[in-house]
Amino acid sequence: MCPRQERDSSDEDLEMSDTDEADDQRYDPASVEQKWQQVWADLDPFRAADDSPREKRYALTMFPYPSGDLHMGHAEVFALHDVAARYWWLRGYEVLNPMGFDSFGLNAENAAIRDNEHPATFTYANIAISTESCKKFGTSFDWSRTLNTSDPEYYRWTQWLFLKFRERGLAYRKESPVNWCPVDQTVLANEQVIDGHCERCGAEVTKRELTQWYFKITEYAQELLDNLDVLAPTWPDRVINAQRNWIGRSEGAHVTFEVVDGEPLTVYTTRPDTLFGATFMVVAADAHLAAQLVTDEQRPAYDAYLEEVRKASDIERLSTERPKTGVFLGRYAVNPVNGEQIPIWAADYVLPDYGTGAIMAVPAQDQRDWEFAQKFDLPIVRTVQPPADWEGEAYVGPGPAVNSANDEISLDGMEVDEAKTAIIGWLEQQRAGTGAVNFRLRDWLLSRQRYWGAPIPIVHCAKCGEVPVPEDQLPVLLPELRGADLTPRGVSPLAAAEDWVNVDCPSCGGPAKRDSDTMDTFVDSSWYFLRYCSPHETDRAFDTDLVNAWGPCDVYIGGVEHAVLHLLYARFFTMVLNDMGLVGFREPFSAQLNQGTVINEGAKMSKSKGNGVRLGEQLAAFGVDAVRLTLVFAGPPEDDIDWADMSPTGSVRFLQRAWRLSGDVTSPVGADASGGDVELRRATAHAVHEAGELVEGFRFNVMIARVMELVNATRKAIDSGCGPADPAVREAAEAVAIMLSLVAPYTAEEMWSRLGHEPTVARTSWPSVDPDLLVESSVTAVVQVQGKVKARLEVSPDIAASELEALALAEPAVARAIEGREVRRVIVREPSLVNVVV
RNA sequence: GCCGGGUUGGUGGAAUGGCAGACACUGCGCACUCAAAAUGCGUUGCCCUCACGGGCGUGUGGGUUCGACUCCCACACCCGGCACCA
Repeated sequence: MCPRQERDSSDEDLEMSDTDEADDQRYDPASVEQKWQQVWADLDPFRAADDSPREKRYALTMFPYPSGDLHMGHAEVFALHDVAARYWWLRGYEVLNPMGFDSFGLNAENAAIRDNEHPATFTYANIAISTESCKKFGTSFDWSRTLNTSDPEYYRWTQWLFLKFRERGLAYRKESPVNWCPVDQTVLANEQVIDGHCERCGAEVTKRELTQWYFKITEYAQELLDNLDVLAPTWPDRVINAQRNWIGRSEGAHVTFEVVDGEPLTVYTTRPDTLFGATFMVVAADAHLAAQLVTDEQRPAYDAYLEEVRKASDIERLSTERPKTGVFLGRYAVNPVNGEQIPIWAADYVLPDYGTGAIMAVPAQDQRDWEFAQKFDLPIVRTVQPPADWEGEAYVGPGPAVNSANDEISLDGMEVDEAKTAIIGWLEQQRAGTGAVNFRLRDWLLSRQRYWGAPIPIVHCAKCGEVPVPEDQLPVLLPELRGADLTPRGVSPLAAAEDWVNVDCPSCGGPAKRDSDTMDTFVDSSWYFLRYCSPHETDRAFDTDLVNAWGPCDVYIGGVEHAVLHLLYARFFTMVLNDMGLVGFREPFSAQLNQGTVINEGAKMSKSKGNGVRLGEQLAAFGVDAVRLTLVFAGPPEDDIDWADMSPTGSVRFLQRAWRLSGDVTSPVGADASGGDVELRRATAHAVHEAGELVEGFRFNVMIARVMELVNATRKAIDSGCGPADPAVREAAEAVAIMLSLVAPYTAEEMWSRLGHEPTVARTSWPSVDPDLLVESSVTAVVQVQGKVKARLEVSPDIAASELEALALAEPAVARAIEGREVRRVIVREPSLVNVVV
């Protein structure tokens, strides 16, 4: 009979009623949660001290948009994030772990229009609810540093940063065709257009010619790309890859073609080696260049074509299946290598805002040009020799150059790379071209024609032009508008607020108008992690010394949907702020982790599918700790979690099992474990050691498995081993409580208290490990024959190779397996393996 | 089309050159119970065998190695990024 059963039955016999006995074997999450929330509120254990002598760590989670209460997705990120943050506290770091809200944006604005309210009403109500839920969820955020991007104290500095960027020439206005969402009635950045649809509302995006504000992110394209190599080891592959593809660097050349009776035309090409095969030119139909080049004779045809192009949606235009269209502009360019006059066409397969908006067409080596040449009967000259069995059209593979010589230079016979170098050299010599690099990345369009955002702090004066609002007049506060005032009309609602928009020019004092656009909310979120370091600063955006003390963020956890948007913008901001001397580093996030999505029954949760899982219901049913544990134990953090495959009841069971250990310990607080049961002490030491390494590698699910193993080992020790009084049992139970506090703070706190300690377990220390206990007294050696396991031996870890070999060969199973065969070789990897080759 | 990642039991997942399936979930069996719940114990990759034991097995096909889930080559499928970007 095991000791535990004895104890339980005697307790019951003596004094306990049925309910008391039940209380002793399980705890009620709801009442425990309430109790500890109060204790934590009083102790405030996670307030980050700027002046702490401890080494600093910065744990950051992408701050949420306050669209309502928290959902399963938030729960997952917070649970994962909390493991790292709490671990660092236990390892003796001073941890900055702030939380705030990305509280400008269209959701609140649309809700305000619907309910005839002010967006702030909706926003701040949701912030209050979410904050409360966050606290109940047991997160270790430092709420003394919270911020909302819609607070004037915050957006004042968003505006200030805009002005600083403008001073440096990094914020500018230009007129160009922009992405327009007809439903949200606002322009969109390229990053917000997904397959021709609005990222937010799904409407088909159209083009409009508008004057808009841009950030010159392209100036940093090369560094944004280069630094990805440095970040690659600590950032997820898919984010690195997505950013590389988005930046889209290519190498080639600019080549200038003289134009008969016109200004010279420069094109960008990645294949300058094929220049001898350029048989015509194509200019983007909707580029100003095309309108300049077209001859009077061809103008009617061009105008008609342009009309057609403008009507086509982006969706149509993006299709590669679409037949080529175009119109001859009536003008000829001169190919610099052979002096041939080649026609200049306009077409919509050339984009106005990439490269120079014009190309040299080499149909023999480019499929698009091939199709165009076929359709309009233009000549095709091969300049790369395709393989003998080539049956395709344009040939883009490797091969020797042909038909590529003039009096001064011959590329014939050269392979592609060699030919590129040679022709660029020649072009540079002739001053007809130069090697060039191009990026797919475009400048960041930041103006939005909506209300609920930070107003752009510029005044437009007929006399003085663009005038920045003087810094001492910041913030430019939003006018009080609500309900129907906010209805989208194609211009910003701010433009209609007469009292607000009409101002005296700060420069000349004459009548002027405020810029009525607001900033993209991605501007707000590009610097919030810096503000957290000194959130109450009133005379500057942030304290540079504190930013440098805390930053860069040691880990940034969030959704992969921000792989190119927010993460690229925040990197750009940091580089600019570093150039301004305001930040001491160039990359804001040293390590990054993307959590997966919580789905249900194989599909994304949605109202229409009716497969939504409500966080509140799960928490009520299983308790906060069990839900957190389930989310963290489900698998690697970056994998999706199908809630239907999970077992929160299994988590409840485990937590109760762990908690029960704390009630079984009978040795006093502070009992010296050194004389305790060695086997259990080894198990504890291993679990603690491995759990630490696993947390550092973000392998939280495996860390929990190690804690489960320790709970199982401790249970066994109590019931059928050394018994509950052995100090090793206390040591193990305390280690379980501490490690469990990373995931299940309430259960851990209960355990810690029942083990006789004062709160809080979250601010005690990670258990120390005696290295001697990590050394095994014996190991299991595996004996293989032909790589197949035939026997296992318990041997000393420092066994000699010869001894191990002799023991292995003496095994009956081994002898049987090699019987009648010649032993050719014996591989010995003492102390764990012997492989006999026959 | 180009770039990146992946594919392991009934399920989620462990193992990154040395015992495949840790830890869980589910299922099955047992104990406790009048019964159920809860809890505990055992068992749970597939096939052959009463059993002892043996064979097979990490998407597919090859290769390297004494030894491969792990490294290399090719292919299939799934997921993600880019895409008329010259």
